[in-house]
Amino acid sequence: MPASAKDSYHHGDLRAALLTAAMEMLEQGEPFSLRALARRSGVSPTAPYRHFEDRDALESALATEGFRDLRTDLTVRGALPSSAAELAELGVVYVDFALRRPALFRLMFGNECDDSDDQRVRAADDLRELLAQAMAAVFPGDDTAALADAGWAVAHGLAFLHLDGKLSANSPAEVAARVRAAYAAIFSAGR
Amino acid sequence: MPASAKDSYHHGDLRAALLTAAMEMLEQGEPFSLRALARRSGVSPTAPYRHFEDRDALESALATEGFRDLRTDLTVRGALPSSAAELAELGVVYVDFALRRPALFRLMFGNECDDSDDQRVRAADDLRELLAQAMAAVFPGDDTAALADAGWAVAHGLAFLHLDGKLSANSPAEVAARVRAAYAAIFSAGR
DNA sequence: TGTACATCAGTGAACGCGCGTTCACTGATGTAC
DNA sequence: TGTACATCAGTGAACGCGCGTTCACTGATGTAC
Repeated sequence: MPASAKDSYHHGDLRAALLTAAMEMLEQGEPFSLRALARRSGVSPTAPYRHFEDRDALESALATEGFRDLRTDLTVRGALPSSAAELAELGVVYVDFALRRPALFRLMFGNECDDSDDQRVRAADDLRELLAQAMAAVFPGDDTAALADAGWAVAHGLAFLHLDGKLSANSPAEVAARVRAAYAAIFSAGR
Repeated sequence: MPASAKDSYHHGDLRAALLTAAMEMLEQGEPFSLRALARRSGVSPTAPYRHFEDRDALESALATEGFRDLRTDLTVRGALPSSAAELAELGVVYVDFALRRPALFRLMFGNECDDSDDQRVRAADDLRELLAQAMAAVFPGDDTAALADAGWAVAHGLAFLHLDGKLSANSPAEVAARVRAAYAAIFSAGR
């Protein structure tokens, strides 16, 4: 059986179709459930069980995909940052991702972590390492681990504070400006 | 009717009893629902409706109480911080609160913000202002708003990263140390 | 090339669940005369 | 002080909901001979 869909038998590639549809649901802010997903995919409520052991497995697949996407966004500029300003841009990208795809972002982070899911844990660790490298590139010699935690936390915190309405903004640009200002303020505090 | 409970008629002060029981449920990590709460309070499933319009109203009351408690924790030391190190301690308290009372913290922040709830919004704003004052006290003259955002985001981000298992720690002391290190790293980056 | 069989993706009915909320009620308490 | 009435906190049965998951099944496709 070819992995490509189209004229293959039965549905074709239901697994991929389910993931795509699930992503769409998340991005459109629709409440996510296996049944709703099956409905949307034009398939019986139990069909997904041919491809995912249970709801959790599907969620993990989605989260993993999300981590991959986020990593892609963060690395699309290419090289590691070489200045505090470039570092701040990583934060901007991070927060932008969270606000563009809030349900996915919540699924990636907001869920109690299922540590038994290798793939997912690895994806998250990858992300952390990427941030640590970026920090090390800009501030060599400093306490890189602590800096990485802090830099990540700033972006993560700003993301959730916006998502949860504790910080409000009228446009993505406004958010980006706030993120830049936050990093700038931190890196120049008290000078 | 006296507001105190005990020998007063009917239940006495079911409203307060419900709030207390609900807090206990949150703190014990039990799944929260109106029905479970009624069960736990030894009262019929519909009794809570005498005191709260609906589930949302109850949640708002809990969140408001949570914001008040958090504020108390943050201000128990008394005066505004006078150094970066003291500022970091506010972060420690914030993260500690989140980890000690995770369900409550999530309820306060993780829920889509119901902006129509005056009390709750006011409580959150109070918190933000408190943090801004603390920042202004330590770094007068700097971009206080941006600093406050950043300082809040660091604590908030670290709190959620720990809650969601993206940063792991074996003890509250370890968490506190990480929080202090993060603030220290930030305020001395590149010097 | 044709046939018998194995595989396996998808079906559809059914399960038990706990939930939020409504409704008409009851019975204890407070209050006016 | 006693009685009639109003108030209102709490009851208990019932509603409809969507959910995750199970089960035995069917029917299309692939494969061995």
